[in-house]
Amino acid sequence: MDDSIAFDVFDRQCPSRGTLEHVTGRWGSLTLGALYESGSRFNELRRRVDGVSEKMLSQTLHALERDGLVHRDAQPTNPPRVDYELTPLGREVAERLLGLIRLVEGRMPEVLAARGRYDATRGSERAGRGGR
Amino acid sequence: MDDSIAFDVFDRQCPSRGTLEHVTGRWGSLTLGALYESGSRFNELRRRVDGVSEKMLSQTLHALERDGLVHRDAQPTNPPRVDYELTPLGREVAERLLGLIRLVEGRMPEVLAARGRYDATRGSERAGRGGR
DNA sequence: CTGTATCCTGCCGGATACTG
DNA sequence: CAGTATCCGGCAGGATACAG
Repeated sequence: MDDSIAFDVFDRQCPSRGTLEHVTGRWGSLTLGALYESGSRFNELRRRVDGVSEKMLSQTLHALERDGLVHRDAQPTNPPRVDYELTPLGREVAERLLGLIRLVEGRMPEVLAARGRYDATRGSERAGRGGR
Repeated sequence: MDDSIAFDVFDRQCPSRGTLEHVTGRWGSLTLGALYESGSRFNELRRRVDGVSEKMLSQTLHALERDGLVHRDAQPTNPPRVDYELTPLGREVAERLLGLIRLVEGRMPEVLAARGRYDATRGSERAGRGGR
């Protein structure tokens, strides 16, 4: 039988689109990347993912936990201690993500050069937003 | 010698962060994914990337072109014809991206199952936004 | 067909305060 | 420490109209 066609992220109706956005989103990718290198506690993560607010980190972690990519281990001690770590699926996703991140980081000289050329051509008209 | 430390996406000051966001962003990832399978013209892309508006597609393409990931080939014919295709660097990025996309699509059953469990536990309190 | 310009709204996400 | 609750400004991004 055919259970195919399955999930297509190019279809805006498909739930995979939402998950992809959780994973590739602004904070999702960095959070997964940070967790890949070592399981962490909340404020540890907050420090590694430079610039994230408490609110967004919390929100991001919940979304990733819900999608089964992150496991949350809360210990009812005092003071409370909570450890976050990737699930097996989360690891697989994070590996791809890290590959992408390393690639981008490694090729930034090329990117920067391309930007220079583009901006020179267009007399510094803006296209997309600069770079944050 | 040491030109190291180089680019670190975890640092919010680093320009690589901006590029990563162009690449993984809501429309960036889908646009690169669509372009990987075949160079396309504007409205062709618009159809493949279900849900994108003219404005956002245009904006996304410009950002990717500026970063040197997409090449724009405009022919001054009438009616005008413009072809977009990935640069070599763009291809490398898109490959990783596609790998990630395929992985997510293929594992959606697990993701959906995890969501079900999560929502059951939390009595349907919302965490992150559902899925869009 | 391939875009750009303009308007407008929703919601992303930062700041702050508070709880266990 | 580990979060949640609330407020609210800015901008992402959709709709529409227009241009080459």
